[in-house]
Amino acid sequence: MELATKYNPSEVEGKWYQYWMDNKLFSSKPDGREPYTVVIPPPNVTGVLHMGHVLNETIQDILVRHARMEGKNACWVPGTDHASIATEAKVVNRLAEQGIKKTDLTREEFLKHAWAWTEEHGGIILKQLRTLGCSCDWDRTAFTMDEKRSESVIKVFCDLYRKGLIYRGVRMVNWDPKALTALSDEEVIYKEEHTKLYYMKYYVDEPVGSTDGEEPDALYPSPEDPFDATVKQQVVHRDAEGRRYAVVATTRPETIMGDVAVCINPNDPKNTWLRGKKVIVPMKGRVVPIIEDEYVEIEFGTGCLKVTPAHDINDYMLGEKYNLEAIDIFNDDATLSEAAGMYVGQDRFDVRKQIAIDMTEAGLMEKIEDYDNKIGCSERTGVPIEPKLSMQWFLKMEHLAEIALGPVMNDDIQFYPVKYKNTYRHWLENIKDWCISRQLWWGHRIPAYYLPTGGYVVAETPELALEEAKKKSGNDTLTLADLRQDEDALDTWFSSWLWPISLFDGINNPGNEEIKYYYPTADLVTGPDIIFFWVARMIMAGYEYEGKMPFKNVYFTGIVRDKLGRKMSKSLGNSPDPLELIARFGADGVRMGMMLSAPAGNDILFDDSLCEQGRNFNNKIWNAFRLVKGWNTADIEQPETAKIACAWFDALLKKTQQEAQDLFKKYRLSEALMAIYKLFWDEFSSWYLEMVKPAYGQPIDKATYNQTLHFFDVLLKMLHPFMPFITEELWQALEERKDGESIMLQELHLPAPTAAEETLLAEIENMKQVISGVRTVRNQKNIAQKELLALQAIGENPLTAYNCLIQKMAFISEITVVDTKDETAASFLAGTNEYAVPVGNLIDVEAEIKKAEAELKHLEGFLQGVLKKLSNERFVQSAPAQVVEMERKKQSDAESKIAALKDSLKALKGE
RNA sequence: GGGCGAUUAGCGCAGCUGGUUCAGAGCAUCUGCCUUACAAGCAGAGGGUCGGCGGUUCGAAUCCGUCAUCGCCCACCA
Repeated sequence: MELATKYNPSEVEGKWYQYWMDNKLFSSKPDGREPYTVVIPPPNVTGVLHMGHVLNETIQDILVRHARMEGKNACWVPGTDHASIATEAKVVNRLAEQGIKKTDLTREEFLKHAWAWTEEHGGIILKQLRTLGCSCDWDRTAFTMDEKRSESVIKVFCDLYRKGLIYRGVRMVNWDPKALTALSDEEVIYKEEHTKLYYMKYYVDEPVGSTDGEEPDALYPSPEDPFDATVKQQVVHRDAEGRRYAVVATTRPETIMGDVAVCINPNDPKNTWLRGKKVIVPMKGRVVPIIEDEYVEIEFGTGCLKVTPAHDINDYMLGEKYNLEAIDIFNDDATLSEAAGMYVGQDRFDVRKQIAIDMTEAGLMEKIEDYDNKIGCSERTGVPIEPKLSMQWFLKMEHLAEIALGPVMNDDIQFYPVKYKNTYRHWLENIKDWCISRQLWWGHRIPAYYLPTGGYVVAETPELALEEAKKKSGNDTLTLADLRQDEDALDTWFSSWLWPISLFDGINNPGNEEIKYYYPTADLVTGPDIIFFWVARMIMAGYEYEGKMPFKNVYFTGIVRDKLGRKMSKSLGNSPDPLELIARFGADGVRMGMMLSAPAGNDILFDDSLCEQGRNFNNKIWNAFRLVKGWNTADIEQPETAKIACAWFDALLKKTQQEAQDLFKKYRLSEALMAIYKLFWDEFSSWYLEMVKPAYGQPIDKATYNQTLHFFDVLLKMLHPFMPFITEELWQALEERKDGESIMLQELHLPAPTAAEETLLAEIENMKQVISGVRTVRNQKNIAQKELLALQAIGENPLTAYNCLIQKMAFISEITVVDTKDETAASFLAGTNEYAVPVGNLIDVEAEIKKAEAELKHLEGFLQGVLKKLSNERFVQSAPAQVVEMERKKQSDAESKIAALKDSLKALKGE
């Protein structure tokens, strides 16, 4: 068989994926084996694969393939999320491009467009996952809005409603004026922005020249004076005509039309003169009371806060407390409404600019200063949130938080890395009710039905709702047409939180065979950014509906950044297209590139060169395979060198496999991969294969050949979870395979190395030092690799048993034990023993002396440190015996090395 | 404003409950090699006062305090 010197992934990847599919190797059915279940974090149905997915899905695939090869019944369930607000926004945009406004459509018409869009773009991402090699059970592909999942969502809504956990009410919610919907607190992200702080004059409603309430030491700042909020005495503002006014600082002057009070802190000496007075809202002319509450920050602005209960959550609370009217001056799209009475129909930000100008002209603006502010914005549309009073549906969280906290805190559910336990606890302990209604059409419609006479019922179907309605109203003549279903849809996460249950139909069909078998799932792999949105809520739903955790372990990945540490984003253009990377480096190369630096929870700085390393490794494996398959066997005796090499590598495989398994258990996948990488590249390719390699053109003995094939087989299995394609390709080519056989189903269990094998491993490490020592000498003396050299062991040679290997690997003619080395020999230490290579006139005695002296100095310093420790009685007394013993060993090792060096120096100096 | 985490070689990281010659591997760098598996390679080599300061200890990269820088999360200073 002739094989190219370079591995070509594109030729094999598609072939093997198809093979796996054709043979249904990813499919899982409940059976007697231990289940290993993973549910995919469902990507947005209309999304496309980005680097974050590549990281996330690669990790899942590695875990799933690894579990499968451990003999578990691995089941990885794929699916997509309807992503209510994101998808609806995309559909609205697309319609807008066609000149269609959402408001011109009926709900049904709009949904038709949305489904069309979903079918057109839906599932692209799932196809892309196949390119990456993901071993999902595709027959189980689900969608958060498919029939079963929808039914589950509605059922759960009704159930929670009946349990009294869901309620409807008017509350201040986060309003997205672009998407025209309420959002949950979690969907608001705060952005730092440079804004202005406007200081506005609120004249006191009193006769000109009043002095009521003023104290003798009151300050009268002129408009030019700086405002000092820390002043501890009364500050009275008065204009040229003698009229007094309060100064109110705000970042949102456009909301003054909704002002219903001005609030001061009762402990603020600056503003005591305002007590009990009324002030006039500038421009608007409305007279509003001064109220007092300690909520107001004395040192912020002027200590006067305008109160607009309809447009600020805190003002809303003040409004509740002091029974103030809430005047909503905005339309849903954040233009000013009739209620504002001014600037009607204009956008909030235009009004902000305009009103500042108008007030300045009217002399009502005291000053404007720059101010850095944090603005709450919609996670989806990016526009600033408008706090808004509206009727919404809420889920009470107290009970759910309670059942979800314990299992994580006591590690029934393990977080990797553990630091997220804190984050989790903090959120649950300060949780607020979840606003679950969205003013959207794309999603699960809330199953609440309003009666013509007022009131509503909640039920799974319209028919059941009708029955309920009849009962509730006592009116038997009601028909379906009399009921009006709530217009709102549910928050997307209200369906995703059921995902681990609903995928196995555990809500609709409790206790069915699948849910009993696959639930709880094993591992969840996701980003920490959705710990509240999704992870926490799945845990709540898991305990509420299954009485059990939804997953045993949560692996939080980091964020994929570019090599400069910036988040990958479309606008920066720094996000590589995964498919293009796969085309360039192969899926295995990309997977490896991703994994090489992806410890749990740490952000990874991604660079193409990582994939290059992955690709190079593929090539290395490929070429090792070419070498081995190129050998011809013959009925010859196994050389001693090969015997040792085989025994050694066998032991090394066991040891490394054990290490890798341990790392897997700790979810340290990149370290496991690195261990196997070094095993293959350094130990297998650079050492083992060179040890057993027959001379050019010569055949290899059968025992060694078969052993080598066996090693290769084991190595491929160890690598398979990380690099599924090349390992399948080579495993299939390693020997004849039956149709339908696959490496992905092979189990790999190796025993731990025995004590004798451990010794062998240590001795071979020493032997390698000798070989490297000789090579270094060659390098330094410029001696060709293939020029035969002699080797002298000084005093003794503890590695006699491996002489044959040293000779082969280091190109040594003979190894002799001598008392003193040649004068013209270059020496080195291996372990505690000295070796020397006679190099004739190539020796630079001066340099050798220098080198030896430097080493001697270092060793003597080291020995001194050890001796100091050992002569310290407190150390000898208090340190564990083992540690003291170790120090003694260090001492004797150092002493023997020093002795060897001194001898060698003597020889060099001709003494 | 509160909390959490980080800071170790040029880069991205490992170093678990202090003690294995502990200061590590990978990539990059440098030197020499197109040696018939692989130049996407082979053989060697160099490189760090473990962020600063102070403390605990026989002993500190590791524990404690503090400062500095960075990151993340939470929070009702408009």
